Amino acid sequence: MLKLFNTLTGRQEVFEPLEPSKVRMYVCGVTVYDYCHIGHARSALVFDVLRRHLEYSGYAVTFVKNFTDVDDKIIKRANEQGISCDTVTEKYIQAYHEDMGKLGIRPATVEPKATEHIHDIIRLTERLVANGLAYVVDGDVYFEVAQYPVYGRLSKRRLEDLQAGARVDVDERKRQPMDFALWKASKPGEPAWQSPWGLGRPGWHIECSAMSMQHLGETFDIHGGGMDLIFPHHENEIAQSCGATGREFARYWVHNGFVQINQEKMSKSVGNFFTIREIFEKSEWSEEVTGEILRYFLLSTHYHGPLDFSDQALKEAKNALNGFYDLFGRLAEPGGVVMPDQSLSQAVDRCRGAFKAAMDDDLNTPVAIAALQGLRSDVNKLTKNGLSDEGRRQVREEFRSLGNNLGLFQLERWDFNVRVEPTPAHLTLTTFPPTVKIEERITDLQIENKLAERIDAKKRKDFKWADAIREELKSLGITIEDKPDGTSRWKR
RNA sequence: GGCGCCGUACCCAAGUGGUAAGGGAGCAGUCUGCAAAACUGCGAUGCAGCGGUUCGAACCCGCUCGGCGCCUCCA
Repeated sequence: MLKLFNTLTGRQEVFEPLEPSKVRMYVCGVTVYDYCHIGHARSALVFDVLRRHLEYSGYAVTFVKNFTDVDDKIIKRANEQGISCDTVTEKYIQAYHEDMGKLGIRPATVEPKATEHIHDIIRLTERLVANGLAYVVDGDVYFEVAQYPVYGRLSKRRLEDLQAGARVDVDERKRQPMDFALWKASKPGEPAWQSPWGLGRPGWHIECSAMSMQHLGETFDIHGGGMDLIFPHHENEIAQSCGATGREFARYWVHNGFVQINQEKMSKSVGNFFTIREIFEKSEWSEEVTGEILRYFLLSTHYHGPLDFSDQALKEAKNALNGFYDLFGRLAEPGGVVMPDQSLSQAVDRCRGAFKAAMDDDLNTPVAIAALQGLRSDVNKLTKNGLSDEGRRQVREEFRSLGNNLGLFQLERWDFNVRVEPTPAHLTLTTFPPTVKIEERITDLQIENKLAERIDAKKRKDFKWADAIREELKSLGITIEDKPDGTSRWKR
């Protein structure tokens, strides 16, 4: 039984979809005028995980996430670079898919673009005009907030309070400062579509109302986005949608907290933001590993709270993951013990129960991760007595299956721990005199050969030689672990 | 001015009335030729501070201090 914190009611509620075993959710995507930063990644990830958990819980999920591809910032960017808006939006939509793909974020069921829904937007705007909730001025159409009595329900703001502190530019043509544009008459050179009010383009808020209703129906289950969208964006969506249909819009409103740098919100004006691709480029780890580190980091805090981003935090995430992949490596080795692993299946059951309970508790990923750590610890203890091959396989499968809810633990052990640019490998092949230097990364075969040589040395009790080999490999980023049976394992 | 969030050990982080999960780092020990990994042990009589309610509070109430967000585009 999933409970979610609903911003609309200000408390946690049991989630019950409109239709049994079906969930329809809409999440505000991004405006495609620049590369995504780590904050966008968090939001995308939170809802990716929510979707995965719903699916794991047996729901068929229709997940819609939009691209805002008509907007002032896009026009500005296009003008600056002397290219078309389409060129700008196509570039950043592709970049979005690349970046989020690296983070293991699955594409939504439908990813509509505002420009593909102009017709729906116009129709919705017409309905609002017809209902007396919107008015037309010089080719612009505005939503009249004063005509919508429950405005402020989501953000818990009263109209008077808003006006008292309003910093909105006073537009003489608006009846009230808080009225917002549904349709804007376009200036020359701007993208424009024919409408009943002349040539123009949609306002920002109306597109999400139009697209969500088009793909999910007038009333649907979950609407998500970053906390900063609560006001005015989501407040306006509710006003537009309910105002047009007279029916309930989204039933559960879920908002994620910010990624911060030194306790401050990341923002372009402060200049304290990191793009996703920048993080991947700077990472010393391979793309897949970096993606997993980022996911682990982003999910190590509850989605509702703030999250401080730093190099150290990333390192800690890597360290924590090491423990898991070390275990997976050991699980992959043959066990040889044939006995019922009763305590093992008990540990697995315990973890599964705790994991599910944590995820059901408003997507409490830190506690869910703690459950996985608990299993890790249990299994480590049990492997001391030896586990059957079947038991090992089952445990690895369980980690993979539960981890899939978070997008973790899908890599093979050998893919983990791979560094992006290993220190230039000057491997000295001492077995074949004269000395041969190899300028590239050491291969698995070379490592295996070195390992064989070292085991040989150990058998001869030539520990000096054995240590020298270990040191040599270590300098190449290879760590050796000796097993009790005299053989060794290694990792990069 | 209005609305709201946060302050838990060296670090990260759960916990919203019943006596402080988990991880990382550190230290000590077991194992090991030595390491590494794993395991075991150690670490907040206390949850920003002060008062109050209660048999009982990190959790509820009040005040104070400190940090942040939104009210304009923003994940």
